[in-house]
Amino acid sequence: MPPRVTIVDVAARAGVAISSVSSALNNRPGVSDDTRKRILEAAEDLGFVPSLRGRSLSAKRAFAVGLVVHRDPYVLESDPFFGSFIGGIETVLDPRGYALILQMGSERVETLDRYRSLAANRRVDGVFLNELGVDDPRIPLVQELGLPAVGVNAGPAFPLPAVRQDHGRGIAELVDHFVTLGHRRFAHVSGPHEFIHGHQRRRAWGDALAAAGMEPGVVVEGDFTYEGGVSAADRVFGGGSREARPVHPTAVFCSNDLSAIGFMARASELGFRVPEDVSVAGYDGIELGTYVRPALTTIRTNPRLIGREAARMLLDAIDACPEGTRRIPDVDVDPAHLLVRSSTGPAPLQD
Amino acid sequence: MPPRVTIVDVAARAGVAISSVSSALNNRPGVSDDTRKRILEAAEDLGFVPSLRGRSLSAKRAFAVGLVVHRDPYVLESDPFFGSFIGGIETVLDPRGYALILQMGSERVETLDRYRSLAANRRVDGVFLNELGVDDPRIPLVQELGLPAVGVNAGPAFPLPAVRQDHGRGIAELVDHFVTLGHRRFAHVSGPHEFIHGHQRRRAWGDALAAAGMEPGVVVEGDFTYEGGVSAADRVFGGGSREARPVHPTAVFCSNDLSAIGFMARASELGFRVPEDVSVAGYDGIELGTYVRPALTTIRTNPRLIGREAARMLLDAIDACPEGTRRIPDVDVDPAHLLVRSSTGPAPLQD
DNA sequence: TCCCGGTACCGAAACGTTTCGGTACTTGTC
DNA sequence: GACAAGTACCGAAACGTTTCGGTACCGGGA
Repeated sequence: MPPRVTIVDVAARAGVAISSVSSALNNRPGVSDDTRKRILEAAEDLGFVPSLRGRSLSAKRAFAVGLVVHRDPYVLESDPFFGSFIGGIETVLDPRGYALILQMGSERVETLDRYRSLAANRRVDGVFLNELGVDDPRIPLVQELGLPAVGVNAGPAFPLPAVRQDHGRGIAELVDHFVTLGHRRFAHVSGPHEFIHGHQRRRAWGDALAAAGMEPGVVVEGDFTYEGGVSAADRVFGGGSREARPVHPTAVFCSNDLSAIGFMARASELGFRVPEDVSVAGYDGIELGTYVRPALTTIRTNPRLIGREAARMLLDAIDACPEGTRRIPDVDVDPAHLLVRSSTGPAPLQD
Repeated sequence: MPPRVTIVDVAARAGVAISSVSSALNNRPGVSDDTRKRILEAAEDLGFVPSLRGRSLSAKRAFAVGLVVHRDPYVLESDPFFGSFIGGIETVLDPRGYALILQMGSERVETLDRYRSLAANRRVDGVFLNELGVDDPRIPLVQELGLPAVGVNAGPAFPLPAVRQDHGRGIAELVDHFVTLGHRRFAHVSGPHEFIHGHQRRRAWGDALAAAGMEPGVVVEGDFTYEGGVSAADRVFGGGSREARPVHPTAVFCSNDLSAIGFMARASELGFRVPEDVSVAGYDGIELGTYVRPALTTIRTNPRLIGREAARMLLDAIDACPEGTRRIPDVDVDPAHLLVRSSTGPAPLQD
């Protein structure tokens, strides 16, 4: 553990004051080309890397941003969103010298405390607000704390900068796909109502059906899990086998892929063939959907892109923060589109 | 954004020097009970929270540790390990005032650079070495950098502190289970050979079979993915249907659950019923395995526990670091055990 | 009475940057 | 040739802690 080489060493080697070294390395004016070159050489020779700690203290910045997820193991484990989302975040953070601090909170309340302590000791300069709920308590919290934040897939009235990927378009495409295939009886397995994105997908589904002149069909509440999809299938089909239910929904939209896969599995067990008897579609576009049989028709989102834009916005918001609260414009990434695979097909001949 | 309350404010309010405040708040001697109480009150009144930045600079510590994962979206997305592993890490880090910095590197080389820059600007005090490969280049790197590190599921000759969960025990239980059910022809879908854990599971499988007096059977290399399990099934069954292969392995051990699930799916397509024609077992114990049909027999690991122990060790190693390189003893968490569900059953009557 | 050890407290340095005000020198203008 | 303006560079303060050496005071022993 050799003692770190500091700006003082560089200054000594170049024969200048440390303030000149700082100016030179940060491309500030007031240093002659000659001196600047000498300083850069000295820094290079010594392998100088500015100390993040020194910079942090002086700049009053942590050079880090925070992401808090629920501790529920199943979230990071099975939600495909986070892996790609974090990957997208990283592509922006790293080149700008920022790092991502990941925290987990088991309970909703504990999650709030995480944000609070992150802000209290100034460990981060800003945070992501993910998996927003309706009336999410984190919103007033970050406002009160004066902590820069961006919302991910926030609702329309969200009072902070946000990045969104439109649900409506892909869902309208799905409804169109279903109707074209002759489907007339629909069902939706929603996400939990307390989450904005579950809420929005459900509404977009209802709107698109209405726009197509269709009956709204049945809606059962799921929870974004495989198991939720399984029990949703039981509810949609009334727990009966295919023979017992000659008239049933023939086109089902599940609010995410995982629940759609669970739904398909249970439907098969009940004797409903997919897609011959019932068409099933999901939402997300996770890898697993390409492997199950039949391969899952879905609406493919782009979490990586969302992460990238969210990170870009957050860093902008942080930069803008001191000089007045300049408002960062919201970003809408390319909407999610329908991806037709094998789990959807023509409506069966019944009625 | 009210100006932060600092130790100076507390000192002023309590009418003492800042050094006394520091001593009082850190439970150091040299402060009378009377004064200490006054200081604590002042700190409380003002809502003082010590600045992490100031402490970092003074203590020459970042109060953060790093975890680098491959950017391959499928890793965080589908590998159940990380979610729980990180959860376990958090339970230790948080109470000790540490935070986790998560980085992603797409390539092996880039991953190395991440470690290097993490160390260069001293963003972290230590790192986890996960998904170790044979002759992993990160080992000499952290040694050269003098960066405290702990290995996760490292090999036996690993030169740094490590936490391990034994593979042998559960795999021996699985072999025993298979043999008791009358199986005599075996196959193994391995992980990539360049990863230590893939390597170890394969060897433990071979050893356990030998110990039971069985033929080693066929081994095909997989890649820990669902798709890898699918193509492994093709290779194990020679791509033929059940009728075309009257003699085939009847008991298959896949090196992780995801590939086992892929294997089962493809086996079904080829006409092999699970478990009537072929028994299949995985490794990990992911949630998905409880939902597929038949539910997957597996060997359940405990990533959360591994994360917890790894974090504990890393913090210990960091604390021990300055005062000589005191060696932290390795930790073996409770071994992984067999969890029998429905994908394994009696050997079919053939021969 | 003198000294000695111990305790409570203080002041200042140190950590490694950035930034700001100031000084010396150069150049241009009348 | 004096003065203003501009440039290159320097020194010191500031960021918020911890730590270390020092001072003042108090009690006890000779």
